[in-house]
Amino acid sequence: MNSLPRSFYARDTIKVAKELLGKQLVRKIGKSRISGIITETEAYRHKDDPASHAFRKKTERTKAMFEEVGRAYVYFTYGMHFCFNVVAKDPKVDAGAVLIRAIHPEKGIEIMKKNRGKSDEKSLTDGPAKLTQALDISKKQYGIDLTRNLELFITDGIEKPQKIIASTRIGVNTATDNLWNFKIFLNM
DNA sequence: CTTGGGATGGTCT
DNA sequence: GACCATCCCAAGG
Repeated sequence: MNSLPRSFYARDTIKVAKELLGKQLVRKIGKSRISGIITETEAYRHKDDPASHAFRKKTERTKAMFEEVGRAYVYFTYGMHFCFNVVAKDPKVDAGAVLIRAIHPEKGIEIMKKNRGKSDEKSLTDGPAKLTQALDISKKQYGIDLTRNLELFITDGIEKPQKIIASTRIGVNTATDNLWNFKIFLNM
């Protein structure tokens, strides 16, 4: 299983957000491996998107959104949580990223439970801050390259999902006409 | 099952 | 000095 190529991320952020659904997110920690299928994403763009961290200007915190696609943008929020994004944007645009909001756990479930301090499998990775906790993602992963099969990367997962649900983005109160939250339901 | 409040700190105004 | 792309638990139906 090889990582998705850089070119996958060098397209419109919304298109990438949709196509990331059903892909596999892999986290390697030492000899162990954690993985899951991406089930919910959100697109955040640039000047046309007031809800985006990149809307105002490039800062120390948000600089990753303006830099190379296919890398991680991790930020800290609500005083206790990290959120994991993948930088993705059309080459014509200056900034953009896809927030990974939820995954369906596959491998390494015991490690995730340990990292979370919880044993309820249903709620291991069904929120943006939960999945970073389960996969042990923090500021240390800021800017790392997701196309190189190293500690964190994304590969092909399941077949292309049939039905994608588009909604308004969670916790965002501007640009509510933009249905840029995307999710799938795995039939299992 | 749903609801409400508390925890907690980096970042920008 | 307020804002947040949040989560968790306890309490109430």
